[in-house]
Amino acid sequence: MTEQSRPPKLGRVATYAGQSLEVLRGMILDGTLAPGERINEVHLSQALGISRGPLREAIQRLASEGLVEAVPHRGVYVRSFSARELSDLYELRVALETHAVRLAARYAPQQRIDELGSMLDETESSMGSASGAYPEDPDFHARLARLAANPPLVEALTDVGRKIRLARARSAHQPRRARTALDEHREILAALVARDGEGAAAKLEAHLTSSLNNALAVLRAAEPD
Amino acid sequence: MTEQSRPPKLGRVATYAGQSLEVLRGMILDGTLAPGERINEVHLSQALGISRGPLREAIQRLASEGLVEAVPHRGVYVRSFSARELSDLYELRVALETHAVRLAARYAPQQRIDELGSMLDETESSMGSASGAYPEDPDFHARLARLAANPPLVEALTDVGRKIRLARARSAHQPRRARTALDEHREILAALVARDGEGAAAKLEAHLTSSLNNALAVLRAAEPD
DNA sequence: CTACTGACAACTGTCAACAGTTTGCCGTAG
DNA sequence: CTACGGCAAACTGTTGACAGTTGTCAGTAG
Repeated sequence: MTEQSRPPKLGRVATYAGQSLEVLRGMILDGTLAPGERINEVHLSQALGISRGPLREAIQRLASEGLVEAVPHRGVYVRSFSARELSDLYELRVALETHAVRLAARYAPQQRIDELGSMLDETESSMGSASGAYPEDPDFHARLARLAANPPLVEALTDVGRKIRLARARSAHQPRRARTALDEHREILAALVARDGEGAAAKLEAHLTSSLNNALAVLRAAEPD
Repeated sequence: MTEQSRPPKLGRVATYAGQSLEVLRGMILDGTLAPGERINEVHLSQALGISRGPLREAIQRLASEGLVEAVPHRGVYVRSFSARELSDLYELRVALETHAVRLAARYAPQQRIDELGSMLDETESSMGSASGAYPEDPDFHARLARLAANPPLVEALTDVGRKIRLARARSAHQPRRARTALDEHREILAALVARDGEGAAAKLEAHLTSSLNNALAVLRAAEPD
């Protein structure tokens, strides 16, 4: 692990297990650890510069999050998702996120909604310069969820969001899709500003459905199976 | 602990960490470990007859499930929920479960629905004899969820269900409520048999809302704050 | 009597070593 | 050439000990 000579006081987690969890999650979500790949505890612990104890604790949490699959006495594997499972995950996400947006339309303070709008502006302006490889900005969906002011709901959504991100790890997001996604985000936000929960939910569902179809297309193109 | 010489039928855990997880979850959900209580690793590991390693792994998973809260260098505590949090959890559960029942109304095979009905009959007959202390039979809701044929959705619902069960650990379920709950279950099922997804969802939401109100009433009676 | 300081006790975080299981390899028999 | 059996390497599961932190409490100064 990065050996920083920083004084041991700084706010965040001061524990190897906690740091390993975040590092590992990052490695899985950015593809450093590929789906289906087996995780060797000894190698990985050495690579991280820690012992197996904290590493195993981090792995347990990843298993609980559904990002890895632990088979007793046999090893842990980075989870890989089928097309069907990806569809199921999107189905779940639609249910959660449409509910969130309905709540947001009813209860979210105006200011928070406006912030979302200015965030979209920033996204658009930075999109022209930073070419390619632009993630479908999960920030929008995360912030949207938070407007529902229901922590368990937000948590459930981040969980399913991570799995989806892993499930479509292979399909690099095309910038073309990012453009249309931005437009769709704008529509959702417009309905939200008008406090039209049903309308926002409908737009959101359409947005997610097209996102799923895009992912499925890319996925089938990669693996014609 | 239990040593079964069964062939590896995708079966049970043969590891202390896995067993501890289930034991601990049980102890938390049945109140042996009370909400807010601190968990001492040394004492607990000795009580379970294992060392701290596997116990800590189990605790990590419980933390990920939201049943305990781990504060670095300070200890882990059994999670306790406020009335607001309980409401949030129910809100989430409504969103998930109504979605599940809509899916079930559309796709579930007739046979599976009928099985649910006969299960309700069994519940009713066993209700007369087994007096008192009857749980609000989470089986019905769990099976209902499974009809949606969406594993991630089922998983999310069991997660929420566990938290709710912990949140209302104090409020012992009265048999009076169990009776009306059974009737409401029957109504939901009737709508499901008629393939009326919207109707079933409405009945379900009403059912859950009354369940929440009951829980809140008991909770406030116990702790008038 | 109150506020501060210093040390002690208890507990969590981490490590290195041990033990049991799985897996792959190699030789042998059919 | 294939199937089988057993041995060995590799790896996971578990343990006990060590290190660092937190919280407490007596003792003292104000």
